[in-house]
Amino acid sequence: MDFKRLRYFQTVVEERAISSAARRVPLAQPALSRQLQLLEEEVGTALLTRSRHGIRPTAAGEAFYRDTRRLLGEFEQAKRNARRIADGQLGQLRLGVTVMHLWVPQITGLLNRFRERYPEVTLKVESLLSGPQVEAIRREQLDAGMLFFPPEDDDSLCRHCLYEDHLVLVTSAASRLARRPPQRLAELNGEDFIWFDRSATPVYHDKLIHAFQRAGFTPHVVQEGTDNATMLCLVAAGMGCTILPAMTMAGAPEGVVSHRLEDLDLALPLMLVWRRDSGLPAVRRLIEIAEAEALASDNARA
Amino acid sequence: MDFKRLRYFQTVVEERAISSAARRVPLAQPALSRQLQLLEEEVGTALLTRSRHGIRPTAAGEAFYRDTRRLLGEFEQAKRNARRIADGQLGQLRLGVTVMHLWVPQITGLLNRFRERYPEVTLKVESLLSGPQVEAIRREQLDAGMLFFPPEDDDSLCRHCLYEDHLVLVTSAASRLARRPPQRLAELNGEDFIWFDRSATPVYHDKLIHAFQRAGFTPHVVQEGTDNATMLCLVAAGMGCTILPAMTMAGAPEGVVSHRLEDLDLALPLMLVWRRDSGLPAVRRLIEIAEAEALASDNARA
DNA sequence: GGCTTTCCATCCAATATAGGTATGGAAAGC
DNA sequence: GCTTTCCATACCTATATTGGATGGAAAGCC
Repeated sequence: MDFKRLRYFQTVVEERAISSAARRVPLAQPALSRQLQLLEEEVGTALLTRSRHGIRPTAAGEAFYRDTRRLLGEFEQAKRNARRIADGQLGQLRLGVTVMHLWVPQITGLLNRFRERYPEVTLKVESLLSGPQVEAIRREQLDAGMLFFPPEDDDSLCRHCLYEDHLVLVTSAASRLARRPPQRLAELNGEDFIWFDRSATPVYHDKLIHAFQRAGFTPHVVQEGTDNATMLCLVAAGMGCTILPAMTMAGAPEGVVSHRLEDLDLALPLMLVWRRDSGLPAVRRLIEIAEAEALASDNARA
Repeated sequence: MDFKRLRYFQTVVEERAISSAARRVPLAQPALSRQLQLLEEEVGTALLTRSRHGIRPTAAGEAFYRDTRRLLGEFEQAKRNARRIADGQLGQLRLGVTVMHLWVPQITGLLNRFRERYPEVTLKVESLLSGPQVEAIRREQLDAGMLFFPPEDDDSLCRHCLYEDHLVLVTSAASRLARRPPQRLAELNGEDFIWFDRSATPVYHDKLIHAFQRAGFTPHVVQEGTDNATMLCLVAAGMGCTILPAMTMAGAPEGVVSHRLEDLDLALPLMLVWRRDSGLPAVRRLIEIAEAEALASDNARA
């Protein structure tokens, strides 16, 4: 059964005649006549009453006309939707983001820009740490994730750097360290540190510890915090200092300041990661916007 | 675009492989491969990602799969519905009935039986006099009508006799006529008659007047009633006697009686009338039930 | 009443489309 | 390294669609 037959039938019903419908289709009249017979045979009942004056649909034919008209429209819609999904204009994007980055204006701005630009792509943001994001992407529970330090040996994953971040020393504004900012890590030997649990983000944790060890000491941890917001509050309360990605400072409370250290040069690229075989065009669209944003901020800086 | 292509595509998505889908369809693998290419070309975007391990739908393909699965189901439904309409199992039947007959148990029984037997045929009953019913049928505002004396010269209309009715004299139970029931029309000369307006049902009116004229007199009309129910009430009130179809007595109030007259032999067939070219099977179904009812009542009588 | 026109249906030939066979390449399992 | 299992391409055949010619039946028009 070809869709053509349904269109032929519809034209005949609209024209109330086979011969004039044949001119409109266009098709030779006997061919159209034959196609209508085949259609009726396939449906299993008469749909048209033939007469000298022309054609009238039977009651069954009228209902079938309405139904197939609607169906053909919906089919066209289905094709259009498929194309729009393939173009990244429609569908959904399940995106992992760390809680920390949901506080960062660059990131929220990016997401908002995406929502504005592609309103018909349902953006489902889930906040997860880097490791669980990678897992969720592999299990196809996420389409993409914004995270630090994706596994480098896995070429089933694609990566794209969204922002180059770096680490900063965070202290209370009222502290001794704030009054005389240190230049190098070694100057922090003996300071009280707010730290975080290794289990959640082992790669990041280990790289950071390694940086301290190169400076010749291990930080003296007086307090652990589960997330960046908590750690900032603890710093503000004067419990000690900490090391955080610079971006995090965007959402910092009053009373904390950050300082760049010469030898704390751990590159901290925020990566967008997705499955190579997902081929989800909406991911591509997100990158496009991120690049446009980066460009815009570069311009603003220049 | 053939519906087959959509089924091929669906099978491939379900089997997650072209070759195993080809076995299921069944089709040779290259043919199926080709059909998928043609489908993607027609839709205008890739729907499947090919790999050595098999086939996975793209995001567009998944959406297209869902859409076309639904559409194919609905198409089958449309075909089924067309067949059921053609079989008189589904659809609607706009039926004209005179007000008078809506009081008659045989008629309401017939309609109820029809509703029970064909619950998916929406029965739209409209109460109209005989003449307006014929007009409405011609204008295709009614599919069929139950009426007296359809035009006999119009072969665009089909007729079927539902019930053979006859006329009876109706009097008050307390009246002189009821105590000594007349046998012939002539005996009614000089009686007070309740009558009805000619304009609504001229054919019936004229036939009735004609019957009186053959009996040698014109009825002495003391009161006019617009419908049978009113006329029965006027008779019950003792204002006079009247002539009505016997069926009407089914809904008569207390205090009226009917009498058969020898020479009031005007045949009064209640006809089901419909357009010859409507070919609505539901009409046929209604006749079937009417005939079954008539048979049943014949049996009951015997 | 005959002639023309306008319907739709049937028959047959041409052609477009779908499907089968043969084959190739690439990856994975033994 | 061989076999198996994928999918794609090339080519050919069978089937189905289409066009052309023709016919019949009814309606409009001299």
